[in-house]
Amino acid sequence: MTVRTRFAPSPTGPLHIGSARTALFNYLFSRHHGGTFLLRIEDTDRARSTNEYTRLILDSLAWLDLSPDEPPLFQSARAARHAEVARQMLEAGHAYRCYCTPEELARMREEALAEKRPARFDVWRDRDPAEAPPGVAPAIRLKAPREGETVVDDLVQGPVRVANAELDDMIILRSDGSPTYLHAVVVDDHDMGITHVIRGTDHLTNTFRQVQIYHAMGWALPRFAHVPLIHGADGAKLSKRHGAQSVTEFREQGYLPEALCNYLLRLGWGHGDVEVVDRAEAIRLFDIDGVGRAPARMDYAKLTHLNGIYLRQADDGRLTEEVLARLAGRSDLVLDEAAMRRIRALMPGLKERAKTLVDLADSAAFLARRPPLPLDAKAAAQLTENARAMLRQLAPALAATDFSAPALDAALRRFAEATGRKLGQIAQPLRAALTGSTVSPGIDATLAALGREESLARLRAVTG
RNA sequence: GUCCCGUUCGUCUAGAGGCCUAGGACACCAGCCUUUCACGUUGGUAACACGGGUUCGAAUCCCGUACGGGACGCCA
Repeated sequence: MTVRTRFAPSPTGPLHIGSARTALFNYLFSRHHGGTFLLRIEDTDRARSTNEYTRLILDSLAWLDLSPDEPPLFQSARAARHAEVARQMLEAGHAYRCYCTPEELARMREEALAEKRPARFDVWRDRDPAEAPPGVAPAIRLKAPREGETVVDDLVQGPVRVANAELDDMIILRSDGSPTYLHAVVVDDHDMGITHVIRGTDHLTNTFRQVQIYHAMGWALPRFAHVPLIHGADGAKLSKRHGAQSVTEFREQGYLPEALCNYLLRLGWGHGDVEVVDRAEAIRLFDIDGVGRAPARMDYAKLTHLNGIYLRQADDGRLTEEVLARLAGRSDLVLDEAAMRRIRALMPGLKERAKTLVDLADSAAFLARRPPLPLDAKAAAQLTENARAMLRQLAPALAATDFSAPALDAALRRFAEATGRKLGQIAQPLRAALTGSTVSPGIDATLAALGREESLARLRAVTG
């Protein structure tokens, strides 16, 4: 059997980080088994679904390199098919028309709650349709079995069973003829030939009733795998106050897609001691049996650490592009040819020190400034009268080199020895003058990246 | 409230009855490296929720309790 999985977001918001992980698991599972990964946009809630969100979700998936193997299927386009299946169930006696009004249902729900019993809503189950009130359009309800139990043999949670007496007759077709989500999902998964339904545990209890639809239609069940949800640091459902929660936000905050995927993979999935797993390795190692059963908490610090690892491995040209894009809007910088060249030249040293693209862009900004540079407090403290005098003396020694990093390093060491100073006593004031701060890549590499003209200009700006 | 599920260092996890004096990673602390900051490196603090069983032996199996999460919509 060829594995077919699907990711099925509803376009009512940006792609949530938990959904992204569900997409990743579906993707990895299908790839691991040589199968197909599909996308279905669940836009049956016409009021809340928008094309903008659909596009945003597609963008986020592409950014994460989790694009589906086929164009997405829009659930809204299949309403006729959903209604057809509901009609078949009606004819076969597996469903019935319900003439209850929303008000009546709300009252029944309250009464059931007050009496501490599950709500039923099955007043029309065996009632003669001839008694139907005039002018009321009926909804169609599943005629669920009352005896026995329904079992979901879940790939993650194991066999999960519930007594059928606990389950109500859910609505499969609304009174306006549109399908409910629970019903549409079953019909679509069946028609799409989905073999493995991998989704969040918030759908686990719904699965019982969906299984009853499969049974009613005589369809083969797919395998289900319900993966735990992602929580915030306090164990509660991930929400705004925990920090970033949509893929879009993580992207803005300077995380690399490969780092985010690696982090998400390790959240709720383990394989021995592996921590840093690239895509190819993930496809090779991933399987459902490695997925844990307990919800996991989002750990932004660990994500940031992982991001630093991927940042250091990333291509310098790519990172330069990212940095330029982030610096583009800043009015205090001059992003001319020379500045871009400097950023590209110093990238190996810059990326070594950054954890996110935001850090990286910040640390590169000094390369795109014009002297005189603004000095931060620590840098200003470095540039004492003595230090400025020392820099005035140092400038010719630097100017005499070819401005390659090794030559500059050698010149600095000679100068240190000749003037009886430690290297740090020279490097720090020099760094302050060159960068406006006390933190930067190696001073030789920084000088080389700035180039002879710019470096000497920056020195003149502080030595007068 | 009812039903379903879960519980190993602060966090993510390894662990399939003896290999566990419970391993790795992040975070944290200390040392080393050093031209600043990072990186790297060495070491350290730190966990089997609790109570009963089963067994020669349990983090691993069973039952309770506590705590946590999810579901109970003509939302998805």
